[in-house]
Amino acid sequence: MNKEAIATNLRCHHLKVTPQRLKIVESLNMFGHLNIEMLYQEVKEAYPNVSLATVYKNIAIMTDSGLLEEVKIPEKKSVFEVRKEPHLHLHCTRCGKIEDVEIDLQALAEQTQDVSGFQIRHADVVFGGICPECQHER
Amino acid sequence: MNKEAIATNLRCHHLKVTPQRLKIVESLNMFGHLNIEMLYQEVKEAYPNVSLATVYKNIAIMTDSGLLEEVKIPEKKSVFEVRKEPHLHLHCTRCGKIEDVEIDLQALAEQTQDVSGFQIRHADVVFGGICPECQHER
DNA sequence: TCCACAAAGGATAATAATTATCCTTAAATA
DNA sequence: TATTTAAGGATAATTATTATCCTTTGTGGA
Repeated sequence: MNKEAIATNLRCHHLKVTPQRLKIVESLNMFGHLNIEMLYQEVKEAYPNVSLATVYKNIAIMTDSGLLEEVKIPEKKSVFEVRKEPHLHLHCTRCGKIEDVEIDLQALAEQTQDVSGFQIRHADVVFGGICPECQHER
Repeated sequence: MNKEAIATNLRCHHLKVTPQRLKIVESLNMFGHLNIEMLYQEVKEAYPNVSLATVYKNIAIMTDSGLLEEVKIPEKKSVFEVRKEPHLHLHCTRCGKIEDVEIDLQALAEQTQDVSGFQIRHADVVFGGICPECQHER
């Protein structure tokens, strides 16, 4: 998603296009998943006197409007990502890296729905394990 | 898990068996999933001058020792549960209820492993949706 | 059963995380 | 370009969590 696409996306959520917001979304595009503190550092590189409150406020408003999404990882602080196609998360418990992987959860959701009677609307899946790079060490 | 089983469980983790700890685990047995604040209220019913710090300390130490587990639910505060067989969680976004359901994730984990190269060790799955009771309303 | 000791509890201070406030600045619309 | 209104920055306030310190209590051994 390039700068213009981000701007369009913000506008259609009735949010003003500000440099700080663009930088937040660009950072997430670049790195995939960042927590509040990392985002703050990133934005600060471009805008040294950005306020931490600005980051909090923007994360909140962009998450509420569905542009971003919070990902809760066991034993870690929440990270944020740009919302895209449904996917699941892989978390390397050795190096901390988080990756997306597109795997269809339809079958599992249906099975769960049948067993439980819940009408399932969305799924949050985090697999914890060791990434390929870390497997080669030690 | 009855009181004696809990005590045994605590002892084998080299943790002393105190009334506060028993109450915490019993509350979780009773209600399934509680957050810190709810646990504090529960324990306070039995021991009115329990300190909130005691609840925090015990949750931390029992989670570290594997007796309890933290469950992170989107848009909610973390809840805790007694560790048992691997299972996934259902979260009713209307009434807030959280349920366990035992569904085998082996196939999904293997598929994910094949696609990603990760060595998968554990899975955290939360399905959000509408529970059977809430479906009948409105 | 009783003692000694270490671990746990309670109270509360300290720290960290998040949110609210208030005034200034800047984006959007006419 | 002027007006308006949302957003930014600084910082206070609030909330959540952890640390500290002293007292109390479980536990294992005598």
